[in-house]
Amino acid sequence: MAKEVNSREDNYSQWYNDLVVKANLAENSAVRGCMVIKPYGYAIWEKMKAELDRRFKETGHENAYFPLLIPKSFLCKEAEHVKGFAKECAVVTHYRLKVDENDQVVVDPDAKLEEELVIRPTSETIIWNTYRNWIKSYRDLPLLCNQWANVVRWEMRTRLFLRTAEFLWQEGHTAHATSAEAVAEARRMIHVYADFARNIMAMPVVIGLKSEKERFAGALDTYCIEAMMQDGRALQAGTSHFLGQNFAKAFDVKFANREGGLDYVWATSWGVSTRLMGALVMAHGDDNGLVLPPKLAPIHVVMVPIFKTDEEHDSVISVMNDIKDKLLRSGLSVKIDDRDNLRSGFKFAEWELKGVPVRVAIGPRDLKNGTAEVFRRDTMTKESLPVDGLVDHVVALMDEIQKNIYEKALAFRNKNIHIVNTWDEFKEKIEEGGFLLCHWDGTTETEEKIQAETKATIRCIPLDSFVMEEEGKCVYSGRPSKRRVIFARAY
RNA sequence: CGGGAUGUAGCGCAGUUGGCUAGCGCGCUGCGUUCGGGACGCAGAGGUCGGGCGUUCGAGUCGCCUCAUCCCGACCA
Repeated sequence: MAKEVNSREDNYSQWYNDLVVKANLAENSAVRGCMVIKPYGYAIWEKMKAELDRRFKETGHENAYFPLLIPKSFLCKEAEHVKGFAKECAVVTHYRLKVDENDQVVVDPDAKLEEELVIRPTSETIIWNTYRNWIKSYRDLPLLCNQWANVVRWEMRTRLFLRTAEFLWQEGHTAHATSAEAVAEARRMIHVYADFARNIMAMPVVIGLKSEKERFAGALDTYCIEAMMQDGRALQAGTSHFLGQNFAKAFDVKFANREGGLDYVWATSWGVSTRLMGALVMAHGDDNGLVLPPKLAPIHVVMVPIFKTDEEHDSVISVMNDIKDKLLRSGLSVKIDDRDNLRSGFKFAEWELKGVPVRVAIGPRDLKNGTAEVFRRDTMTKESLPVDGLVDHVVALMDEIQKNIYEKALAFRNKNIHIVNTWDEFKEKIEEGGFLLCHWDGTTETEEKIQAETKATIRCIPLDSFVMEEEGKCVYSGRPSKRRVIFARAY
């Protein structure tokens, strides 16, 4: 009998189970919403990191590391920035514990910090405080650094991968001599993210610009990539900010230009996080569990032996080892599931739940016929193939699956993008989920009213696809508009 | 922080108007039979019922307090 698997509408958490769990901290602990990423989940994250890191290096960036703890005063130097993050900061106030007269371990009141330290919610401030010492001349620019780190944002409500109190991410921080160069950098990096999402995660995204309301605290412009999950909600998958001279002014970072004058440095920052793991799950998962794109799958091929006797087992395993060696040499990662206490049907279901792209099953019947059963996770189909040529077939399958997963997600997204012209239509369509392309008068006031009435927000002003620059009337206020923007309910 | 709900074995749950030794399914351990789509039998292990105080001869059950979790708001990547 098949084990019950939650339907898509039900809850994504079932699919997460192999990847991540809520941290089981001490009883009565107020720390909420931290996650433990399991080895299988972390393996996917490491593959993401490797792909992203390679792209960062290719675009001239270097990795560095800055402190976890930020003096409160640093955070306060950029007014907009601190306004945006103040409400969600974890603060360190003491540096020592002690054992009191009752043998209880307590915070030592004598060890109160003169100035509180904030656990980084993002690192602009501490990095720009450091950059002041690194940048003296135009010859020091551009400065292109990236940091892989964890950050803490004390959110009211958390959700595994999408909004945890602590999450892993990368944050790029660059410094430039001119505004144009910084803008080009911010735009370049959002394209790096889009390329990663599309070609590695097999997830379609729209590149766009955030409205003023959704902009990063302290940025002049925020570029983003927006993806659509299978329930029709939008997920911001990555952001890249043009920070202008805001942080340079806040931290007094000036450089001597070619003419001998002093200018403030122009900045960008950009980041993606373990939220991408959530995106991966929700973009591709189906009722049988995860569906991993081959380029991120920790295991490309799982081999399940089918046997009754020890002799059958040994000969099946020997054929499998041979195939495994060849697959490994082709660059695929392979696992032979040799557990003897589980039936094959159970193993099938389990590896499907984990989203392994291809399964190869071999039993006595195959041994006789020189065949193997090849199953692909994305289509849930299987075929019997001769062992000769199997390796080439499986290697080719990886590209096919990668492509198919993307196209499936793309078809879904395009089916759920609607052009909307009237407010009644808007209210009706937003209930169905998906992206709504409509005119907007450009004011925060209208945006807020629309959000209050429908929970929908402007996901972005599209820049690379669904760009619709045309005269029109705001769907809400009726005032003139020059282009359509994307509204959706978001995670 | 407002509104609602829930805390009983690793997970999911039952537990009646308070009653004696706290149950069930999955999982786990051992043995045997099975093995081409989530097997079955038998025998086991596993709980201070979220925590505290109270009512009572007696509390998983009733009351108060507290902590945590989940859902809906506000906030957010």
